[in-house]
Amino acid sequence: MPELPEVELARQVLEGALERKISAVDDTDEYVCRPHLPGDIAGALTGGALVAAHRRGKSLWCATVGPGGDPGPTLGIHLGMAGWLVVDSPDGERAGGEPFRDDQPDVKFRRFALDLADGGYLRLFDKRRLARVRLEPDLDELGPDAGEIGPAEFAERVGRGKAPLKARLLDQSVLAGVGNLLADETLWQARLSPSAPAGELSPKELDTLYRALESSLAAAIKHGGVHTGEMIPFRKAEAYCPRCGGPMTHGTVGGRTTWWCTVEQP
DNA sequence: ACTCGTGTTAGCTG
DNA sequence: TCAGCTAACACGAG
Repeated sequence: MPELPEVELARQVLEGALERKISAVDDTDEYVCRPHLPGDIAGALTGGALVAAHRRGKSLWCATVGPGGDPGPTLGIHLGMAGWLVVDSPDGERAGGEPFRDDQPDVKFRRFALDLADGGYLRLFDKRRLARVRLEPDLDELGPDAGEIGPAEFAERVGRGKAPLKARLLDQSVLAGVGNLLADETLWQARLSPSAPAGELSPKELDTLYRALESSLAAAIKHGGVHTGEMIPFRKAEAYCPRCGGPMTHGTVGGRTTWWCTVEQP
């Protein structure tokens, strides 16, 4: 579910947990916390505090301090396909929650938790269990954030190779933050075929794509997520392009379900 | 009962 | 060596 816009919201949720003493850590989900063993993360964080919340693409990480205020290990969080964060603040307000749902998260989906000394908490929920929590995450392979890259670097990184353009956009080492829905939305906005070889795009097409990405991102951040894209509601059978009325079709591109307009994105 | 999947990655192939 | 592709991951949703 989460792409860059949702993860940015999650980062803001995380900020609510900063500078609050950690009294206990539940790191017992061995799959979510792998390769750490239960107790590893707890031992590293208990008594300390998160002090900064960062994001690049879909990856989150927190700087921490130990009990004495000395620098602690970095805590990495990736929400995977279906994770979400909840932080309970001292004033009783709760931030975060499963996107587009109001019901209380089921405790059986709780995969990681920090108890805070002031009585609050940070919790990670994930139905699919594909979220990841780890100490000292390796961020070296991550490309520049899709929201911060400039047009020249975008063209240089994306406009190369024989892979389908969509696969290039989804490659987090090329560009960090674009997921399946945002990729389809961006390609549709740019009127470009998802399966065109990335390296064969003209400079003009790459510029169009760059501007489509930035505007799609801005719209998604403004509206709280990628589900609000103009084309997204048409990702279903018997759909027609909301712009030209031509038939939408779908298939697999870059290993992911892909929708495109048969008229404008041939 | 059975298939699909909004993200990542190990492992295979040409 | 490496770009590119596929299957696997866990498990809920349809």
